[in-house]
Amino acid sequence: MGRSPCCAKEGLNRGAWTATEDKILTEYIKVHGEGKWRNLPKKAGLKRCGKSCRLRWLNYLRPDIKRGNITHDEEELIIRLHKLLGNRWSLIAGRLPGRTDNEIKNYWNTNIGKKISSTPNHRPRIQSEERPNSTSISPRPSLNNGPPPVLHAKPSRCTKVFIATEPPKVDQVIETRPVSLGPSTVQGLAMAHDQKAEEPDSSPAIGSGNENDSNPSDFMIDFEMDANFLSEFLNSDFSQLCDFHDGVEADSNTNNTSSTSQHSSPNATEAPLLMNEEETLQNSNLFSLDSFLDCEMDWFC
DNA sequence: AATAGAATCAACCGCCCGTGG
DNA sequence: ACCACGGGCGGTTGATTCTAT
Repeated sequence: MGRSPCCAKEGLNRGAWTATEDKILTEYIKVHGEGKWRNLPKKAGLKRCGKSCRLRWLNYLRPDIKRGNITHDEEELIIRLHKLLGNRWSLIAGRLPGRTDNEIKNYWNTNIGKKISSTPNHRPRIQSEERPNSTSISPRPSLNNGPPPVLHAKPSRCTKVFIATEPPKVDQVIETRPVSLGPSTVQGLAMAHDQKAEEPDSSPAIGSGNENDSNPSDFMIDFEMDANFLSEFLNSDFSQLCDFHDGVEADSNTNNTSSTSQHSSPNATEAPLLMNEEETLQNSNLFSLDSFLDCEMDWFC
């Protein structure tokens, strides 16, 4: 491949794993558990690089790996998550139980990527050198002007928030102290979102998908968001956001986030913004998360 | 049946980050 | 503050399989 090896590989096996190697690795991890990959090959008696062992285990030998083709639901979810996260395959894989980042990455490159690139409004893949070093949510150029920007959830703290309903003025730039982004922050942003949406005289709601929303400065957040936050956000706060969206402050006393009845809207016709993810998993129904992403991607953008 | 080209996917790569000394 | 190390990540490669001619 033209690259210098990352570590000494003299005498190490390369290429496809044999059944024997798989068995040795599996047995070793069963007994000793994961981790210490660098020492693992020596201890297990494998002539493999530690990284190779880790990859083989994570992508192929792990017992919870889901085999078989990507389902239609999974594909839709991948597309939506990719819109939201970009090429953060591990994060995307984290939302698809049993699927690995490598599998999703391959699937994207061989299937979805082609589908999308064959459509007129496709966005070219972001090359590594083009990727921003810090997280930012770029202002949406125009809702009619191609897909929304990708949110790169890499860095770790909020440094600046800028929300404006008019074209930007200097004094509308709100410099904030760095804050950790957590559930309350999400809720706060959601609150800002909803309040803004409810103001009759305000410009179109944040990410409302309004076709007239040509002002890219309407909602700009320049903050850094780490994977933990996103994971927290995607994992555990659906109920809060859901309650909040229903106009009911999430009851801090209700530790029963699994209580799905709390999330039902009083108005049966008003679907909650978010569904409880437990419901999603229990029902193996990915559409709940889909609906969440439908709403939240617009909101993010 | 043979061959070339396309498609697929496991494996490898370098880079980066978090952690502990 | 600095450094070394382990581990994780996304990008890329190449062997294998599939399909068209």
